[in-house]
Amino acid sequence: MLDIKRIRDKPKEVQEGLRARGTDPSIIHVIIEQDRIRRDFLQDAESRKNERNRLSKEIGMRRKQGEDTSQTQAEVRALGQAIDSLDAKIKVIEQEQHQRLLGVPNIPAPHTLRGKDASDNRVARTWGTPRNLDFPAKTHVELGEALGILDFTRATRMTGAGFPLLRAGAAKLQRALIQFMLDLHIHEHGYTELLPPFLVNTKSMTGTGQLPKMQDDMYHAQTDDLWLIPTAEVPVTNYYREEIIEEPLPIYLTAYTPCFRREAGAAGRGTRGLIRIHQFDKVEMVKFVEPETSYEELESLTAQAEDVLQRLELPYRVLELCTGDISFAAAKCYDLELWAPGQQEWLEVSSCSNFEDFQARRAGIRYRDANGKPQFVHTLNGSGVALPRLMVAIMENGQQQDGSIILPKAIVPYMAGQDRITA
RNA sequence: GGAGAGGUGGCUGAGUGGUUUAAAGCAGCGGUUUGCUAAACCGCCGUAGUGUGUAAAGCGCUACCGGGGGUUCGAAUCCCCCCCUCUCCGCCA
Repeated sequence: MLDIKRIRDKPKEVQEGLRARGTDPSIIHVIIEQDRIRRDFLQDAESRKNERNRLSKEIGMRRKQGEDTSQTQAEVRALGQAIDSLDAKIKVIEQEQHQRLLGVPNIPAPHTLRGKDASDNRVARTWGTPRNLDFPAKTHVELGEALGILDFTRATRMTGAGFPLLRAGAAKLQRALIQFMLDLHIHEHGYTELLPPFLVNTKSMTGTGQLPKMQDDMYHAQTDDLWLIPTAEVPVTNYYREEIIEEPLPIYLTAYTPCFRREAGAAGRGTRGLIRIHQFDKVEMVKFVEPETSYEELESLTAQAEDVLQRLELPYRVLELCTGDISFAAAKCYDLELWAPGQQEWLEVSSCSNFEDFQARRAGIRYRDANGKPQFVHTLNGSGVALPRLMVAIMENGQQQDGSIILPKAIVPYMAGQDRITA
């Protein structure tokens, strides 16, 4: 959520920021006008409350001395009715204003690459060289079904399209990868592990920015009004919701969770296999930092996600997203993409974002600055990394002519010594 | 799920309709005294909104005692609904 004071004081800057990401900035005029009206009403109501407080106190004193105060009481009663009516108006304006503000996306950072859509993103760097196969590359679907480790048919029968079913070597590999990534972040990158709830309430979902905008993409448990998390970002960032953090910053948290996304509107679009599914596992990294350091922290966060891919010896590239392609809550963002020789495409496995104070303001996450004054923290998060596409890359990059898969050396200790998946 | 007890500032804890701007203590910050520490003493010490300042500071006002609503001239205090915590019972992986 944007600071109303920022909108009030620097409307040009805010409108330019919205235009840069392709959002119609006309709402800003409405917000500023409503803010002016709200403050007019507010001043009126508050001066009347001041009067009421003064007179009520006077009534109390005069009654103690046995005086008749019915005249003043009637006066204050009328005053009270005027206040009620003003308060009601203010409440409506504030609720409308709040809803408007929740719908306004974050302003891109000044140094975020300008551009209108994904085609304007820039490849910041690439790492590793895609392997040259001397046989026709198979997709992970072909490999997985032949090896009996991916079963889309049964998954569809037990649940429906777009849900994964891993078996034997694939199930074991995915579990090993989770363990490997968590260990890396905990022991070498300084993170503390959380194992959070997988369902959260509406406030948490709003705090990180999924609601109200992305409501149709979420699974909702109606009876209890709880939401299945679309990413660990939600519970982990909300760890400090409505708190003033007393521990020293920065704070690094990591968590493995399953993620649930309805992917409404994406049906039928490249949905075969593990590339886009309704349920997937992910290891997530979340940072709470002081505003001055958040862009350095974004670089190190991205490097930590890259570390996962480098240790697994998988070729990848880093995309710097342009203003037209960054997500709703982000001010700047890098995507990590793995090369998949079977798919013949780059697969996004991580998105590392700096949200500045956008989420902190929605969720009420603050710290005390050097003067002891509460300030909003900056929050960042990045996948470290998403499992299904990582599985795809490992399978397609490690495939042999006989259809078996040679695993990255780094994961072998986590596989109880197994270095290859065979039929 | 049932019954009971609770929810007041960073913490402890008073306050059952009106000089309460929420007592007091602890912790914290600043100061006096002191060779240093401790003690003692003095002062400061919540959050948000809004007004006035170029701004910072300051000053004023409003709101906030788990959340929401109600009664009243006036609510931490009385009434209703909800949430959460604790204890016991039931159920249960």
